[in-house]
Amino acid sequence: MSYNTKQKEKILELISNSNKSFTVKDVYLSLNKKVGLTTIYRLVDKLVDDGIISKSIDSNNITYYQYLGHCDEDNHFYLKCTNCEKLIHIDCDCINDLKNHIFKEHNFISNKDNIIIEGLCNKCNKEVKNESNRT
Amino acid sequence: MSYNTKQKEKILELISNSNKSFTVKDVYLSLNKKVGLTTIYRLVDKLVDDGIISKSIDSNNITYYQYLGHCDEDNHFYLKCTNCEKLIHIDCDCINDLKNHIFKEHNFISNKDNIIIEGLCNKCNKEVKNESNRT
DNA sequence: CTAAGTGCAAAATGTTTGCATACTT
DNA sequence: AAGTATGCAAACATTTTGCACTTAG
Repeated sequence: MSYNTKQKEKILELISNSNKSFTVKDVYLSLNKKVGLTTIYRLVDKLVDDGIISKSIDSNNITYYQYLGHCDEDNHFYLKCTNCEKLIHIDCDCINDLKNHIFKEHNFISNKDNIIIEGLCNKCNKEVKNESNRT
Repeated sequence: MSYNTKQKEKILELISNSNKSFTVKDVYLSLNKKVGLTTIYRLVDKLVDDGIISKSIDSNNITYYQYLGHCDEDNHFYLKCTNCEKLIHIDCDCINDLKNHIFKEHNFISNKDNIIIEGLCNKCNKEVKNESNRT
């Protein structure tokens, strides 16, 4: 099975309390190198396999992880702000409406339960607007 | 500016004619090592920056690219079959409906023009069904 | 002729593995 | 006591960089 350890606890506490994406190095440094890199890699890999966190890579080849948690609701999806990096959880049937439409009209089954839509959150959108007004 | 070369042509022809995801190594081998790895890395990086192809990473740390092309339509989005790897282009207002809803009801601007929804295409779905019927 | 692109070899980086030790149950 | 987890150092794979050379405009 699986044992509970101080290391796992520390890592999980850290990442589950952040709604921003993070790197393995981030975790390593945030924990003041008290937990080995190898351990972080191993746990993070497992969490990705379990669907608890997502994994992505940017154009500079930096691998980012994002804590999602488990979503039990079938109308759950995520909004990810590309500016402040925040992940927003949404429970709304609008995503089911889309899935149904895609199934009926486009013959495609959207079975992934972690749809992430990127864009700008309200706060960041306002900031961007204000900045462009200052011309 | 930018020069046209045989190498770029070869790479572009190869990847733009595939609707499946690929690795740098795939391209290298498909071109029979006639084009250097470095060149492929450089072009592919540029294409990602230009939004022509997308980049992702799987749990085994393999980096995949996917040719998207440029979508001029504002109601364009993609369906990606996780079984056969095919990318399907869709032009349908259903995605605008969702974006509008998200903006009005959830105060979030979905400005990303390459929304990719994963799932099973019609063909693969039928195959999966047939397999599970054989019990 | 100049600017841009190529590809090798070397360097750098990120990630995984083997193994002895330590911890959980 | 048995099974699992840890963390170091080494191994590994992938990606980037420096540089001499080639090619496109």
